[in-house]
This record gives sequence, structure tokens and C-alpha cells, in this order.
Amino acid sequence: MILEIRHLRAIYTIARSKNLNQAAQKLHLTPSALSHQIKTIENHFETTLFFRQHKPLGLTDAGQRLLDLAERVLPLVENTEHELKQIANGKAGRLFITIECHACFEWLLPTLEQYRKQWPDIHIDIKLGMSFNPLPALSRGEIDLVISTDPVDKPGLSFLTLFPYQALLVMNDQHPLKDKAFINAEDLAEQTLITYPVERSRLDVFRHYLDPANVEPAQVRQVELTTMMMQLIAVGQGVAALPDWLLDAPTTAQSLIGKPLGAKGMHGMLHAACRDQDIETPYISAFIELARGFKNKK
DNA sequence: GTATCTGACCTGGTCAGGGA
DNA sequence: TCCCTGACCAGGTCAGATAC
Repeated sequence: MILEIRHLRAIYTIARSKNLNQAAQKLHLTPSALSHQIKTIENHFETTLFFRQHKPLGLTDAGQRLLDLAERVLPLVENTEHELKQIANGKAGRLFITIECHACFEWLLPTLEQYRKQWPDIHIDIKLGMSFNPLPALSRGEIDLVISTDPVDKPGLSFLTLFPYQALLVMNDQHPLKDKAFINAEDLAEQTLITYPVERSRLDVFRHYLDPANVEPAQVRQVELTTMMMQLIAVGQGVAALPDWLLDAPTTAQSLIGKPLGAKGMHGMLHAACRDQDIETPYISAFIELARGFKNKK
């Protein structure tokens, strides 16, 4: 391919300077070298690009076509070069996050809003990890972070702690269980339990609380949206086991209260999984630090 | 078969001289 | 003064020869 970026830069610079000497200076070349470059293109395409007899230099139709091309292509090239430098410096890139808990949106979205202000050149995408196993995709580099409550030992991956949480049974302030210091598993036998629409085996309230006690709620109702879940609880349509940060969310109704599950409570730790090689990446570690600070701001 | 060396060739640059 | 062009140079590429 005869036409190269340097040729477009040459044509662009000469057209802007109207003078071969000045253009050569700007390009850190001699006028002769610049003349050779133009001559090479002219010889290859068997046409002229500039009217030499004009002072200042004038563009022929062919020259104007190449100038049009240069004006479209060069900004793209320069932007991409800038982006590559930013990526190399760890100041730009992509942050694909997969979350394994619906309730995480309540802290993730305000955290990302703050993150975007600090790292405007990072392209962010979020995907729910309920419908697939995100860890193999994380290992392959298709995603960058997995927010999870269940760390596993997998070579090449690190699970970094974000913050502790407690699962609470959320009910309205008129609920019959509202005066109990904590909730026993048996207390849920007569309750409608509202959950997110995921497999039972992935819900902590069943895995760690109800199934070990061999207790089945009177009814299980699945709801996709956290706000809808909160509305149903507020009007007495059921209860739900939810992380404590949801009760602090500004959108949560004041009439909702949370009670510990069991005398000791059901405690957990939220983690961010990433590839070992990405731990030091500035824009990834910055997100993890922001997420860690989420609870401290309360 | 692979790695290294060598020479020919190509590309893109400078320098110097000349023409408009 | 500005640009073109021929001579020449430096560095990179490629293909063939040679050694292991």
C-alpha cells in the first residue's frame, strides 16, 4: 500500500502551511525529503497533487481529495494514539463488571457515579452474573471484575474484600415479628418470603439459614426489582432477607425495619474478584478503593 | 531443521546545484 | 526565494549461503 499516514500528514501540513519549507519544518524534515514524499505519491498515482507554479502552493483536485481524507483520518489517528498512551499509562481502558447479587445495584450505582467523575476515560459496562458462571469469563479477560459474596480458590484469580455486611429480615413496622430481637428460622414458616428470581441454591437465606433448619416458608414470591420488593414489603405483602446496606439506601421507605437472622445474625463479606495481573491496574484498584469506602461514608 | 551471517536491494533521508 | 532533481548515504529487509 503506497498511501501511508505520513503521506496524509505531509499533504495536510503543506496545505495548511501553503509553503513547502514551513511544512517541512513542522514535520521535522528537510524540504527535499518532503518533496520526495509528495513526488512518490504523484508518481504512483500518475497525477499531481499541487500546482507548483502557484505561490502559495495550490491543491489540484487529486490533492484536495487527499486533503479531505487526511482531515477525516488524522484526527481519528491522533485520538487513538492519545487513547493508546492513556491505556499504557493505566489512565484509560474498560471496566466490565459482573455482579452476582441484585441488591448490589444499590451501592454500585452511586459508587460508579463517583468513579466516573474521577476516571472519565474508562468505559464502564455492567452485567448481571445470575444467568452464567462469570469466573471463566473473568479468567479469559472478557470481564474485569466480578462482585460476589462467595470467594473461591481459582488459580490466576484474586478475591479482594470490599466490605462486611449482615443479611437482615426486612419487614414493615407493623409486622408481627417487629418486636423480636432476632428472627428464628421457624418464624419464617408462616411468612411469604420475597426473593430475587434466581435458583434457590444461590440464595443465602435458603443455603445458610432455612435449609439447615429444615424450614420452608409458607410462600415464596419472586420479584425482579429491589424497589418493587421494598414496595411489597412496605404494604405487608411479605418479608425478604436483604443486605443491611439496602436499609440505608435513600430510596428505601422509612417504614421498613431489619431484624437479624438468628441470635448471631447472618454475616457475610462482599468481594471483588479480578485477575491477578490486573490487581495493580490503576483504574481497577481505584474502583475497589471506592467500593471499600462505600460503607464508611454512611 | 534452525540459527546466523552476508550481500543485494529498497526506502527514505540529506546535500548541493540549478531553474522559475 | 522557493521548489525540483541528481548524487549519495544510512538503515532496514530479504534471500541465499553456511555452520551447527
